[in-house]
Amino acid sequence: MSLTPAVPDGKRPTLADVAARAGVSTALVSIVMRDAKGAGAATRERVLQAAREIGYRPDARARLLRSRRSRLIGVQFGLQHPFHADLVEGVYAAAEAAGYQIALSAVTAGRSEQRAVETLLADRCEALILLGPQAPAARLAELAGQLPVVSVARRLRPSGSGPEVVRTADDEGARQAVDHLVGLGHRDVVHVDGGRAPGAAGRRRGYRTAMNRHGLGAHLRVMPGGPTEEAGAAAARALVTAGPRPTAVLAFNDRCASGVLDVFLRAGVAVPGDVSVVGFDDSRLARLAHIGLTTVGQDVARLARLAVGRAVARVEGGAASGGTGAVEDVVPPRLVVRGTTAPPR
Amino acid sequence: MSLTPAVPDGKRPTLADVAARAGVSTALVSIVMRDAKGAGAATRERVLQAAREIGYRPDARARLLRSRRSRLIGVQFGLQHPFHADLVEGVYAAAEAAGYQIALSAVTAGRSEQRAVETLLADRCEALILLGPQAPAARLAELAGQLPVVSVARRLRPSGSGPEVVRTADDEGARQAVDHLVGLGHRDVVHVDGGRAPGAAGRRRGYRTAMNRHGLGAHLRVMPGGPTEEAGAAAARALVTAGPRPTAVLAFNDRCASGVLDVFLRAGVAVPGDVSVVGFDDSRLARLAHIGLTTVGQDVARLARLAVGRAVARVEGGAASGGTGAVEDVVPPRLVVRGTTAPPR
DNA sequence: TCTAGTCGCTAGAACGTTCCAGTCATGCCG
DNA sequence: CGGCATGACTGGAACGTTCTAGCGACTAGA
Repeated sequence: MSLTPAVPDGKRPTLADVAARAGVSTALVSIVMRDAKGAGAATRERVLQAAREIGYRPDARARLLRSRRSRLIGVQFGLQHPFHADLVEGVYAAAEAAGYQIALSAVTAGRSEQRAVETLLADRCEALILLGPQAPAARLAELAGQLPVVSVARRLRPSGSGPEVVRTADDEGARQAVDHLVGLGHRDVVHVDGGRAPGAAGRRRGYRTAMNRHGLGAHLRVMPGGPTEEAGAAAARALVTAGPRPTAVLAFNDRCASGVLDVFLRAGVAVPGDVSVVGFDDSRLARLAHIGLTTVGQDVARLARLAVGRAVARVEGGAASGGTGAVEDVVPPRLVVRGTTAPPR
Repeated sequence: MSLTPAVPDGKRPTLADVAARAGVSTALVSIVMRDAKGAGAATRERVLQAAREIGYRPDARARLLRSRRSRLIGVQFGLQHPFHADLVEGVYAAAEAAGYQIALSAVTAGRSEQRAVETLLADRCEALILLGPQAPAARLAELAGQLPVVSVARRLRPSGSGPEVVRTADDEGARQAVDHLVGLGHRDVVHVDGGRAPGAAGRRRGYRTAMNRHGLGAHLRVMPGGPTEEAGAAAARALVTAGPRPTAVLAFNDRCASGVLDVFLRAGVAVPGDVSVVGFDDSRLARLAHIGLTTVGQDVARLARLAVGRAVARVEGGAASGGTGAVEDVVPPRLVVRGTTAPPR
């Protein structure tokens, strides 16, 4: 009673092995394994039994090679970015529901986007989903000429031939945050921005227009930041040591907000007593009970579903659907009020 | 001058297309693409030129199907675990150096380890590297019977047939931390443990033996914790509200320590003034300038290198090398002293 | 001049699967 | 009983590579 595959030599069992054992043709085994119609109930059971006995496992490569469709979607993501992790999780779920497989390719310090995409292409993906891609727009457009490409969280100039885009309405999110703060009575609201990070421009714009709309143009103040804790901490240090302290801070994202929070706490600046802080993303970080960050939530599940949906539609609709309708899905954000915001002193 | 592939129908170009264009056989094109010897310099250039012109890109699936070797290592990792992200980064680098490819398969809330492993097996990986696997030892042993398996950061009873193990000396790390704290003059050192998380048992043991060795058995105190910020925060709250406050806390890992830090800061407990805090992992979190956590560093790059090395050795050495030598690599940790530890008041 | 070795290249058979076109019963309708 | 769907099943050709022979033409040593 061994659990190791019962095939003479060390090779892994194939369709032919199962077929031989069940006394049928390989074609029929293939039918059974794919759960396709064309096999009788009794034979089906017999084949499955044989497959189980010798520990047969279909070879994904061979399957993909033969069938025209690969039903494979390549996903490029930043390994160190928690927000991407959330997105990938959603993409897995959405793809599974649509009957597609996912091939992951990570971008790290030592592995460029270029390389990540190349491996995905070599794997015969039918479509690519790029999470927060940093590559030049021209490169992305070229890629989109070869296969359906969906850019998530990176805004691109809409064009008929370029990648499709799925993103959160960053400006709208920043507006909601500002409205919330102003509604609480704040006037000195500072924005620690995200620099060149995807989405940063939109959030900056949203902050500006919202402040102006409230007649607070004179209080406009954008501090250079970034998408990391360090960036937030640096900005907060500048606020603590120099310059007049605002009554509220809108950070580029949750990690940035976390850096701000930490420096404030260390400097004895009470949150939300002395200063209110708002983040962006509603990442796991923000939800942690002991942080309880007020933040602008992105609907990650929906972004993922839309991205997969667009990719699948393009793949199944062929090139024809490339030109139809909007090439951009914009998902509305939702302010999540937690414990880091309150009326000013 | 179009950038789209110059093949009549919409199909992606193959070896045959390149061969036709260059006026040679497909076998020769294969040789050239693989950079193998057996082709003249002039022809080589001509073939490459042709390939470039029609935008040829080798098909990884077909290649893998045909060649006996796949040179593919499957990696299972926890999508939400930053420490795994660091490891994966190292694994990518090590694998590349060894001439192997990596196939990633993530474990998430909605995607079990079982499923992750299944897709890797279907992809014909030659070996599996599992990061902090939670599956029962029996299941891992069964898997190891089918192909080389390396478990990283999860300790397993050494056996000739089970998975190989690469891990940090968790007990030794805890010991270093305790030595450091005791050396500073601390006696009331509490350990917030990791519960059932991989490595937790070793760190608990190291803490206990180190305390005893220093004659501080009476001060032994292990609080139930876990690998997340919430767990650390919960333990810290208990320390702040009830019971005598220790002068130092050794947390299971950096995330846990971060939760402890946050609660302490909020409660007005100065770190390291009132209490010293030590983490574990030396993750990006600990290195952040504004946190500056004293922590026990795991040599991630080395763990990754060893894991890949073991996998490759088993693959290339065949089953023969399965029985030889140790089946466990234990990497020594290194205490990284930063700003969260100081002599007690 | 004969061998033997190297070099550049090609034909054709794998690899493990799916797809297509059938074959052979069987059942049903008129 | 003829005709003709319908369903179960099979043979064999793909899919895009790599691998094993082996071929012809040189070179070089004896």
